[in-house]
Amino acid sequence: MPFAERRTNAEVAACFEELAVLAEILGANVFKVNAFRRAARAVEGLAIEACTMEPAALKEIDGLGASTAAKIHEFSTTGTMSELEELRSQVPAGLKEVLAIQGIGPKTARAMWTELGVVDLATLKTAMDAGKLATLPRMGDKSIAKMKEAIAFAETARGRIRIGEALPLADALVLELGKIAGVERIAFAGSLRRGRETIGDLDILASARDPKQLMDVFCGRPDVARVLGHGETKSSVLTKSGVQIDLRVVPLDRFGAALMYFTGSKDHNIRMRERAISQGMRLNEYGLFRAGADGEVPASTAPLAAASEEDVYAALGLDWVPPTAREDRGEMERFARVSPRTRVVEASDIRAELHCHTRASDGALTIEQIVAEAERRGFHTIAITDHSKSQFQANGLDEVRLRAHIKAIHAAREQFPKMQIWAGSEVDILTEGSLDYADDILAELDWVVASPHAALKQEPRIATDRLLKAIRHPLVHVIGHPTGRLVHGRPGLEPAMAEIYAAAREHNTALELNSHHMRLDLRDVHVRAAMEAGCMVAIDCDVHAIEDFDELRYGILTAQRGLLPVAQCLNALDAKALDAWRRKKRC
DNA sequence: GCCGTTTTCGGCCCGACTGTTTTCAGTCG
Repeated sequence: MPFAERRTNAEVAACFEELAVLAEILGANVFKVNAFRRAARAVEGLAIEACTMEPAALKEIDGLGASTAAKIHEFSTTGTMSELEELRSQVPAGLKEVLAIQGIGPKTARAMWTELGVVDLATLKTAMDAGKLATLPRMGDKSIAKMKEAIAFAETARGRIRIGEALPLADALVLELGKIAGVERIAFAGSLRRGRETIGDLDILASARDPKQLMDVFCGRPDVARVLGHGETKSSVLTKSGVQIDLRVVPLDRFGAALMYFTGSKDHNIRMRERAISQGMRLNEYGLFRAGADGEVPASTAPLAAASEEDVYAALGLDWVPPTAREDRGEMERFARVSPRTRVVEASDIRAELHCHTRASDGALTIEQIVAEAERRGFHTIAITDHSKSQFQANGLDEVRLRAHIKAIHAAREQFPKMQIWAGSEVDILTEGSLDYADDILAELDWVVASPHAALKQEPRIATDRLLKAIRHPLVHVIGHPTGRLVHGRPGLEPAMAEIYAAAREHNTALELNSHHMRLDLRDVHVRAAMEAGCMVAIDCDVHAIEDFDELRYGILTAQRGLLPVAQCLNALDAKALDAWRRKKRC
């Protein structure tokens, strides 16, 4: 299969997403469009590379059928999908950016294209300026004015922001608004609550005795640049830093149902509503209701459950599903009362930091400062892993300095008798897979993290072989940030991940989930797949400064999105078990 | 296009809001 090696699940998902958009513009059946979108998400969350699977196996996956399986097979063998090529030839490429404008849906985009010759944003503006838009049905002055605003917004908007920026913002806002008199409950929802690595806008949900006052304060905050909407139960603002924030107010006794609804994901909500229907109930943002004989809920019916999420899930026969798992990736089965489940890792389980840098290379802290902070946080183990010699820009250590550093690290043990302190290295995986130190000096180290830093645009096959060589190296404990990607920064390596998991499992080499919000590498779908493959995962903060320990929350959210059981998290082992794992690895 | 303890054909989640209209289409989350 000549193309299979270089076709990732992300690429296949992008094809289905594009198929959905193009089919939508061409006026295809909405259920067909949704089926393409669902196929995109099914592939995205897959444990192994879809392009390495046979059509018969693909068909068995929830969300894929005979048609989509055949398309994936075609893509893996020819590098394209004929139906996609066909639709691309029918629809102007620029229409996709028109459809992306808030308020313009498929019907409007299609009418603009066929009636007015609009093919992209530029021709849309021309048609607008020429006053042609008003000739379309249901297109009045207000609609056109709104559209102009939306285009202006799209041209200045920042797009999605990283979770490391969104979460502190949301925390501060919830704290601030929660202090307003009469606010009974307040929380953030949306994709931020689900722990996604990037966030489109912030959703805040509140209950208040005086909703109007809360809304007035919210819309009048000093960092608000523009109020997009201001009502009794819903307001939206755009901050000066370009982030959209929505605030909704609901009755306190319906808070749980509303929180569930506004947390999503959309697909999770759909699954839950289908489940409700199949059990003779109906679910919406106001609660779970008993349906009448006709399947409808009579007006003024009291909800069966609404106050808390736990109540709603329980009434549907489910355990509470953590927000990080609400992506319609089999969570309904996993959290069904009938099946036992393995507990997913939490922040309080983490008792070791296995990747950090001191002043010896590019960190800001001394050995003692790092160990003291780890001890203060209740950790039992810390591995000091400064850079190796090739990282000269990061002041990487040559063999002479490393040997001195090992002595200094071991000397620190006297000061911290309760801590397990390991002398380690974050050793570079060189471009062809060998390591930046010879085996004799690696053997002197207690702990070896091997990471790719350079040549991150390698061909997938070369990158795969590079990482496999490091995974098989008997002195390596962990592969650090395996792909080297940066969120919204660079794509990094795109190795055949299925081979990586299999080798990591076979050689008992752990894969790192680097918690830094700029990295999150492994990413959520990788964690899920690594978990299913039986790999051990190390959740590390790549500490360079004290505050980096706090990046752990992003690593934990990502691990939870990957449903990583506590038993497969290296940092959750107790001190003895972790040391035993470390030693066994070298046997 | 997917799917099935009511179905292999005929369904497919739900409500709010808006602007355009006099009853609702389109869009969004």
